[in-house]
Amino acid sequence: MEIRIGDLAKRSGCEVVTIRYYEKEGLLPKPARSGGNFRLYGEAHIERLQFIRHCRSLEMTLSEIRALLGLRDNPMQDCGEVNTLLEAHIQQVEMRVSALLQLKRHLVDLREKCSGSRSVEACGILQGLGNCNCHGESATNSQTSG
Amino acid sequence: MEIRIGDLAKRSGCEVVTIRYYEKEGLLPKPARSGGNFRLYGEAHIERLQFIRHCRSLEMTLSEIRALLGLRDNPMQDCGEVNTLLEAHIQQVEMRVSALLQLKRHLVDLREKCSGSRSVEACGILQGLGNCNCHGESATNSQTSG
DNA sequence: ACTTGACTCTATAGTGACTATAGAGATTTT
DNA sequence: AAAATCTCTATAGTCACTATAGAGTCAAGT
Repeated sequence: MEIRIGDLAKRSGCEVVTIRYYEKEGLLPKPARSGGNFRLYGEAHIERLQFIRHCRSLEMTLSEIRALLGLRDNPMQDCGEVNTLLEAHIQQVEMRVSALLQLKRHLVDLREKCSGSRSVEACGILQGLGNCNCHGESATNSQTSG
Repeated sequence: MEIRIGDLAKRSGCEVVTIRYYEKEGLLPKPARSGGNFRLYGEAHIERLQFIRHCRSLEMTLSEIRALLGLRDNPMQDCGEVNTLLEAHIQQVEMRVSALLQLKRHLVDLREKCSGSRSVEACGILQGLGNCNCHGESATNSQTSG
């Protein structure tokens, strides 16, 4: 059974370009090619891509997924690493949630500051945003943490 | 009082390159220059940059901040737009939090599947990740939504 | 045989909010 | 005067894609 990239896209709920991107990134092995140079995929590719998409839907990064795929490809190894990886990911999500909740409290506080006055000049929100009492980044770090 | 970019960076808790980036993006006006072509900043720049950083610490995008700065620069306008913008931002944060909480439930479910078996082959986590019962993206959309 | 349309190919650039680097010039300190 | 520090511009890289251009492939209809 050989399907082309468009069918694989439909089966995995993933765009064609994204499949090619995963191939370039080494997450999907290079498939066979047809006479006309079209990619031809089999069962193994379909299952692997679905695995990747499931991980992505859990917001794992491609490098986390690469690690999981690596473990999957060497099934004799210890299961502990899989656990460790998942545990770390859960912690990241938890940290992100608590950062966002704190953030939301700030935003809601700020919202209260607008007393319905008419001009922007008098708006407590903008004044609240101007008063910066914290320098060294609050609890909200989202960049380059992977 | 004129300070150079390094001092501004220290006062605002923001990297030098980021300040130049904000200038390029039109968030900070182009400052005066010294004889040696160094940027020279005054009080207004300091305050404006602190405003930007405060907004960023609340995870507003640069385009949201641009809009707020625009309102701030025309103080005779109605305050309503500021409110609207903040309200929209709060909603975004709320949606993100609930998406992440759902995500976390999935991850925790998954963690339970590892019964402490020895080999990766038997690990319920990887098997759980393989069984993809959902195609069309779960509630977790974080890309290109601005 | 020819055309249409849908699909596929490669390569490149863009997204957001920066970060990192190279190579040069300015200023300050020793 | 030399060394260390700061600043300048310009460019490329990050992440996980998305978008575009321009060409080639294939099946169906005329």
